[in-house]
Amino acid sequence: MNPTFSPLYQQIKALLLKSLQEGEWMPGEPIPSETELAGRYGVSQGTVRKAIDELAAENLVVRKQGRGTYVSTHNEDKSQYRFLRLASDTDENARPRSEYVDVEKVRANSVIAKLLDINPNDSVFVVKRVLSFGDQPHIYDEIWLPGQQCKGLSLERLQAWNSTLYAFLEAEFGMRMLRATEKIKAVSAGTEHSQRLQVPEGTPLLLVERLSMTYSDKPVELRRGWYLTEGFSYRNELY
Amino acid sequence: MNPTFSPLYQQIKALLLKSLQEGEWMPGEPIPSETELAGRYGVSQGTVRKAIDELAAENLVVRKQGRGTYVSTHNEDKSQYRFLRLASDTDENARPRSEYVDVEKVRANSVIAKLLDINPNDSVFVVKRVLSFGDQPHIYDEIWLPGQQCKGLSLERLQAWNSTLYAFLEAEFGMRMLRATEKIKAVSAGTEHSQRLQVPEGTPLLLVERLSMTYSDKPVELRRGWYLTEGFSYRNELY
DNA sequence: AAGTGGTCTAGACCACTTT
DNA sequence: AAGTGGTCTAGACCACTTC
Repeated sequence: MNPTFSPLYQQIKALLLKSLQEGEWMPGEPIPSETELAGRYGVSQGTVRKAIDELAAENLVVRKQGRGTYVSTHNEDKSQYRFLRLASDTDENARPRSEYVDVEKVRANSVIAKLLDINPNDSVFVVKRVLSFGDQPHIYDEIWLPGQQCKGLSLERLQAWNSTLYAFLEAEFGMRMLRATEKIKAVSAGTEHSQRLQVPEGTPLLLVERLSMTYSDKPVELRRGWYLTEGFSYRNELY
Repeated sequence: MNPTFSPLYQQIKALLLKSLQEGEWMPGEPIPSETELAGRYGVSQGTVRKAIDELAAENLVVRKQGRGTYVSTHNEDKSQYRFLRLASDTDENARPRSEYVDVEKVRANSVIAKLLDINPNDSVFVVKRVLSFGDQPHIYDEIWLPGQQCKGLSLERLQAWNSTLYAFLEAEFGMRMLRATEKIKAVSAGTEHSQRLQVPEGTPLLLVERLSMTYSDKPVELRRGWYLTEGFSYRNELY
């Protein structure tokens, strides 16, 4: 059979992705109704539906019965900490408070550059922050962001922001984190991390390396987080 | 609206789940075709399809175009290490070798009993084993299994088995692990774990507590795994 | 050739939200 | 009342596997 064969609904999905990527519909906004899209693309409503089903399964859009289908955003209560897997062993719903410590603009070293798929020596921002539950710091994050896409990022702007970092990046720079991969290791707290998390040196910590991607799986954020797991744990679901 | 309302396809899904649970179709076997099921339940083929779609999304069944829909099994290459998230940083596809160390029948303490949803003092098997990649042990597991469901489990039988533990439990005792939750912490290797994993005491390890569930989210296995993450990492995907 | 799942359509009706 | 997504149907045809 034709080697370039692709089901109609996959082609529609690709067209929808293109429109999303190009910003035809912005995060938080509704996309056109299924019937309208069916008309636009000259296919049946059911085919559009199947395309949107997949986008919804990937969390790129959110369906709301009776209202419409909306472009996902990190700027909503429900998706506020969508990627945060550390939770209290006693209070599942506890939410952390963020304290930004430092923002620097530096040249990417070869490791960072390779992971972010940019050129070595390209400028990158390094953001350092601490997430606390109650009074206890539990996460120290170092976050690398491509300089190109975050012009004008500063400590002051982050400190003035009162929602999540991803909401900030989405609102200020149009960066949309759609999915991420994490690699987790166990490490001992060194001098710096023990201070950041206010624990003794040698305390076992999770080291969580996250690479976040936007459309077409393009990496746009690298993050290393040191997690203190006393009374807390990293949650995962297996299917 | 009727508070007990449930879409037809959800009702069909529930009926299919019931048949799966009751063993009408066994792991590895095909379930009846969509048209046959549609006839049996007196609904359209499309409605059966949507029910099966959900079962497939939850990995309870596997669709094979042109062949049929099969009950999932842990006894197949593709799903062999379905729940194992530790992977080498250099060779993603490396598979571990399992060495069973000990099998004991004991009384469940209150913690274990509560997690497994059984009565304290009910008998449980404790299985201890080491998973190695190459010559290096990387995982030491302690596994609790309800005694009721594993009558006749022994070290010898496990050592004689040459596939995964879940495949064994499925084949020998009809235990089907459908999904699991994991809670991960960072810990320091104590005397026992340092010996099991052949690393110095104090080496940072991941402690992975897994609770595996069968139909109706009934817990059937509790597992604590100590993971050595030198050259390896626990992988996760966020959406 | 026959049987399976996979795609696509068109139309009907339901449930929910907004006006 | 009108518009949206959600369900259900019936029928056609396609792609893949087995016989």
